[in-house]
Amino acid sequence: MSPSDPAAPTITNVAALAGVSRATVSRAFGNPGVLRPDTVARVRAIAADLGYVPNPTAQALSTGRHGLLAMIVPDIANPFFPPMIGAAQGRAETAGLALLLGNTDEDPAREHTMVGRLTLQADGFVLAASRMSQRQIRDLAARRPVVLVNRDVAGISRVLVDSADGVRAAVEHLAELGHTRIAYLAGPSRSWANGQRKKAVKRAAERIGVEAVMLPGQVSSYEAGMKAAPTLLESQVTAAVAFDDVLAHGVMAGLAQRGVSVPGDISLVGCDDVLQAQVYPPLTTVSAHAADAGAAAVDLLVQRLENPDSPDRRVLLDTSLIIRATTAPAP
Amino acid sequence: MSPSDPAAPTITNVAALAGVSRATVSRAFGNPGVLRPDTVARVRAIAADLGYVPNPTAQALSTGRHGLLAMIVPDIANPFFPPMIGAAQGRAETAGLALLLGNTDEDPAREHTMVGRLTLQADGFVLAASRMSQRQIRDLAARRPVVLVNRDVAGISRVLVDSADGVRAAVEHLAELGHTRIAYLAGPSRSWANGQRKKAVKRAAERIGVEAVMLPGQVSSYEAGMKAAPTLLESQVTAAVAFDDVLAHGVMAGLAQRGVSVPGDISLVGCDDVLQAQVYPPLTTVSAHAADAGAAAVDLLVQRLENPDSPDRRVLLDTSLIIRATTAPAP
DNA sequence: TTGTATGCGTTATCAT
DNA sequence: ATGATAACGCATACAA
Repeated sequence: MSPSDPAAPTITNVAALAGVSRATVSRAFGNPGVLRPDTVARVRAIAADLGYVPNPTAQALSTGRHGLLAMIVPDIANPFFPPMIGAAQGRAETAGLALLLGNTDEDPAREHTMVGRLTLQADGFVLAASRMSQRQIRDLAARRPVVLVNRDVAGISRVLVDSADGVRAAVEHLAELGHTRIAYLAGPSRSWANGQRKKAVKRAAERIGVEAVMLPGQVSSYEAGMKAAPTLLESQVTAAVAFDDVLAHGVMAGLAQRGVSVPGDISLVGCDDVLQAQVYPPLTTVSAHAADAGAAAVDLLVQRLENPDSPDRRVLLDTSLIIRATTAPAP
Repeated sequence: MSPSDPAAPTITNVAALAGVSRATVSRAFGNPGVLRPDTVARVRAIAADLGYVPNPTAQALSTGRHGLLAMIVPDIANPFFPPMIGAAQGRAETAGLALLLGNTDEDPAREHTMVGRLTLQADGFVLAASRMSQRQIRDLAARRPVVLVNRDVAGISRVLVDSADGVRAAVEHLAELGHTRIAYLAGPSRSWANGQRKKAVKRAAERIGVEAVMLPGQVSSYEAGMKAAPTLLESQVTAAVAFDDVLAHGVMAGLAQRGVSVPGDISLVGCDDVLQAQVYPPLTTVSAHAADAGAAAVDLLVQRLENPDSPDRRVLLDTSLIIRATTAPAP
């Protein structure tokens, strides 16, 4: 049975040594206000040199609060997520919470299973770019506080990296450079960001009066980008906006292989700014704020945990175009 | 008090509906062998349509097993770690375990605190590139199973990405290209990998009869690499091995800013192979196997969890040189 | 201000 | 093969 932990002191040990009841020890930590200051001090002192730490599991069983947040991402290998995860973990830590991390490989079923597996242990969920159905998300939200990142479901708190502005600016930028036929290279079809970016390209193109051609896509990876290069060439465009930097980067490589120069022959814009200026040529891209998004999501969640009937919020993080070296006048 | 979870069915509900005792329900899940097959079936059926799931917290309190693994990394933003984390989470999931993730920002104190915070909730720890003292690590290992990644402490299970071979090959490769004075650009001083690589460069240089100059370093980042470029130039070498790809990449940028050509003027070798061929020019580097390391670490941990007195193991993952485009004959 | 008693959901020991 | 029952460590009504 019982503790895998060799001799972890419990509330009972402390109580005995301090000559008080277990309830008093409990209060010395959880509700010191009701105790006489000197009892609090004495109990804590004894607890300290005994090395006593309240057992979170027992607390959880009693209070229903586990001190655990779960964060689910579709692909931790995508450089968009690590900064977000890091920031989220940091904020959680500040709030005294630990972070459970789940990676779904873009698989909605796996995500659903994982969420089920964790519902009884996590106090709340951050679902990043969730691929689950609205229904599944709502079901979860009925049982635990949920904050979405880059997924827009009414009635549920969410933080959205709003790339509309940035993408529009990108299209305008390309138009000003004389491009009249611009492609959008899609990412994962279930991705909210993909939908938003696609639409933004389409709209901006319409408004400005340039032609937009939508190229299909499934995953975001360097390899996928390389493979997309021929398709892009066939589409006869002189410029393209890619779903994200990783994809854009792959495309650049694929184009280079075929002797096509960027930005000489084709201009390219990425999204998310995860590569900074770290590739050559430095990629023109639409900024994101992945870390901010992660932090904001956890803050929202913590707030909701502290005040269960605080209303759901929809926070938008805006973006802008960062012009570097992969865009140039149309040939 | 009690469950934050609205109406989660418990073992008691199932027992009542099935007309059996709670003990029987428990056994239907945890020890079905001792029950009559038809009772197992009946109980499970009822549990299923009630939506009953055993409460892990209660299980943990009773058995001491939480179903949680903790993984601590120094810097999740470093591309070396995400694949490792992803693999670790995957293996854990397969074993029915969830993963707690901690990011320490290379801060030993923060790591220690975090570990303390989690000892009572996690069944075991994977400490990746731990910055804690041997003593602290041993203390933890006395309370919970621990597996180290890229940290070599006797008596504690560890998986080491052994870059000695790869680095030696790199130095030989450079020597063959005619380089006679080679720099090693250090990374974090507390990093085991850094120590190993430094030593490997030194030894290989000695053996081959070329000169090795050790350049100081603290952190591994693109920016740090850029800043290291002048130092590298002053050192009068024609080739360098950098602590990792991120650093090497920064150096390339810094060199480029100063009009120094890679590999024309200076040859450069990275470590870890996290950039694949994704930068220009593609980086010659020493392979690592971050994902394998993460998977192996979790496997070791799981094994140890299942058989508490299995001996500690020291698994070595070997590396090799991947020649791409940043190395060339000495000018 | 502090103590007593009970419950949280499960596993495990001991009966039957 | 199954049932009673006592832990597991803590929080909280209720008493005092």
